[in-house]
This record gives sequence, C-alpha cells and structure tokens, in this order.
Amino acid sequence: MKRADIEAFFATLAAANPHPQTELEYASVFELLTAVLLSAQATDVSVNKATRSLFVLANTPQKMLDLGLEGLEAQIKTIGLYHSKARHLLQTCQILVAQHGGQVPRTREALQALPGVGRKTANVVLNVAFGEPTMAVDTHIFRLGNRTGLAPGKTPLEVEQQLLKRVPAAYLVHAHHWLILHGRYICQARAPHCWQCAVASHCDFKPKTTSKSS
DNA sequence: ATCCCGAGGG
DNA sequence: CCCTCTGGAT
Repeated sequence: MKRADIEAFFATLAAANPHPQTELEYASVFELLTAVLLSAQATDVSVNKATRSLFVLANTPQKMLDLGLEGLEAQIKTIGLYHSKARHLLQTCQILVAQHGGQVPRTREALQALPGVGRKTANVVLNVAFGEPTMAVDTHIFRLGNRTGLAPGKTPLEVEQQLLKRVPAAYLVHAHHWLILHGRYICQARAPHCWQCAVASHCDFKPKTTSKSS
C-alpha cells in the first residue's frame, strides 16, 4: 500500500472510532495483565466471562496466590489452556510480590521476564496501561497485515516492525486497537466483510466466500 | 474442521 | 524450526 492509502485508511478508522479501547474488562493494571495473559488463543468474550467472577475473588497478586492452583484453575477452566495459564499466572504473581512490591512493572524487560508474558502481552500492557506506542501483533493484526499488504511480514515480530515504520506517527498510540477491531469485525478469518473495508480497493486478498454472499 | 488479543519447551 | 496446551463458538 502507498503512503497516502495508509494515511487515508487510518483517518477512516479514527473517524469511525475516535476513542478505541480494549474489549477485555479490567479495573486495574494487574487485572489488565491477568486478562491479557489469559487471552492467549481464546476470545475476549470467554476471558471476560471468567474474569468477571475471578476478579471478585482475587484482584491482587497476593489474593491470586491465596486462591491457589486448583482454585484458579476452576475459575479459568472455560477459557482453555488452563493448566499452563494458571501455573504461569501464579508464578507471575509470586514475582510481582517478591520483586515488584505487588505492582506491575513498566519496562518491556521486566514484563517479559514474567512467566506467561511474551512480547505480545508486554506490548499490550505497555500500550493500554502505560500509553506507549507499542504494536502488539495478535492473530487479527497478523492476518490483516498480510492480507492487505500493509505489513506482509512472515513473523509477528516482522509485522510489528513494519507497522511501527508505516503507521503515521499521529495514529501510532491507537493503531493497535483500530487494527485489532478491524481485523476482528471486518477482516475476519472466515468470510471477511470486504464490502465494508476502507482499504478493499488497495487490497490484493480475494476471499473465496464472504458472509454477504454465503 | 477452524478459529480465538500466544507462550514455552524440545 | 516444530510441537503442545484447551474449551467454546461457528
């Protein structure tokens, strides 16, 4: 895509959704970190369903530790991948208590040192909680980047670096959410809504079916 | 059968 | 590089 097309794309996304935000529900940075950690290969809807009751029982690292492994697993079982997520979350809580005074650290290095927290989760926390212009590349942004040619990288890291270069600076802080929402509701994996996509005319991707025709 | 705001381990 | 982890929705 040409620079002017990219500019126009983000202008459209910004106009349609001036204040984009995550669809994960959270009331603190710790809850945000927890929700994002739990969201791997799961839908936001299923994560929210579980965390609404989980956060009543445990909304701090210490309370999460008090809940215990089996108690936590029971709360997040419906999300999927629950054995490793429960184990990682408790290990993370131990580190938060022991090394960070019960707070969520603000640097990429400290975040990615937490079990269950990789580059993508760290990017989300840095962006959503601390306002940094990071680009968390999840399945939606990866797919959208490749389909449209906006960021045709072969790995999430490559796509992230391409987006950080190509997204106009003025749109960088919110670009993560605009792209994720576009990927989730328009450039979706199955039957994308190309007829309501702002960059369809600049996009080479031709789906076999769209939800309009089928 | 495929997909969902991935990360860790081999 | 590959594989595994997992329930729920479509």
